[in-house]
Amino acid sequence: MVENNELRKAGLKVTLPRVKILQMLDTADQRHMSAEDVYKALMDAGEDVGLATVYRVLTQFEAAGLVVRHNFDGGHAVFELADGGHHDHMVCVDTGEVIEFMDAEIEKRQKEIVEEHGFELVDHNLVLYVRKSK
Amino acid sequence: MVENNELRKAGLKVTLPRVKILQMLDTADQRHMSAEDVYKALMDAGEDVGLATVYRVLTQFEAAGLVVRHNFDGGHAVFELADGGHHDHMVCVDTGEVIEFMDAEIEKRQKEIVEEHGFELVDHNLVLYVRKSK
DNA sequence: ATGAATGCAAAAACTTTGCATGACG
DNA sequence: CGTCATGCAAAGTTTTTGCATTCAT
Repeated sequence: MVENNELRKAGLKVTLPRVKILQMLDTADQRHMSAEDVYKALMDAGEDVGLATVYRVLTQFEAAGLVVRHNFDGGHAVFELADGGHHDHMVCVDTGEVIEFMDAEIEKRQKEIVEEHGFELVDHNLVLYVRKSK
Repeated sequence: MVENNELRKAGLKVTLPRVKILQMLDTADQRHMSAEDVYKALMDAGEDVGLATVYRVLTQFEAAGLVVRHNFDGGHAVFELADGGHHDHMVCVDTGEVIEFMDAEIEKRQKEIVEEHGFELVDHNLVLYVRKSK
């Protein structure tokens, strides 16, 4: 069971809720899920996990680098599995569809700009809101 | 009084709360203020405006294009006067300091990437989280 | 066994809304 | 004057927290 090692490597005790949540993030159709999404999906799957636990576990996963939290527009955060590589997001304002992309040039410029200002880049957040061109 | 014309041009009735809030956004030290920030600043200035009104007015201002709403990290939205030109933000994770910047190359690449995917760019949100380099 | 994790319910933080009163044009 | 805006308090959302119980090692 791959999930258990992931958890152990992250220094987290292997508990049923944690395993279930990690599996859910891995196997769900949507790659970007809110805490509520995960909670409902677990309920639908017959798993009995508290919403508070979902929030707590997702926050721990984030701290451990297992998932990434995004604050797209609209009150709630969404989480996605940290499948290795970094990428940014395109969100279709009509359909809500989320597309991932990565552009070396943008990444490079960000670093340069920050350094020109006497800082170092810790993290960044880029979301392009788009619409299907007709 | 410049503010009154701004309001009228935006199709908003010129009321005391609206004028005061617009002035506050214009004259406050911080360029990026949350609803709560604006509310407190008004209270400190002896102006008696309800918090609900601040929220309502800021939302109207956003719809009218007078201000821009940002969802930086951490639960609350911040508003900034839409002083014409577009720009992105750098936020210092240690001090909370906000620096504005604009990079033509990044802007151009965004457009290109979106078009390569068959979309058109509606809006975007770029925040660089930085730390003073030592 | 023992310390950490969970579930529940309560609270916290932020924002919106209903409704009676008051202000703008 | 009629209508729209405001203030207050109540309700809504999303997320966090306290505490007794349960679970993993």
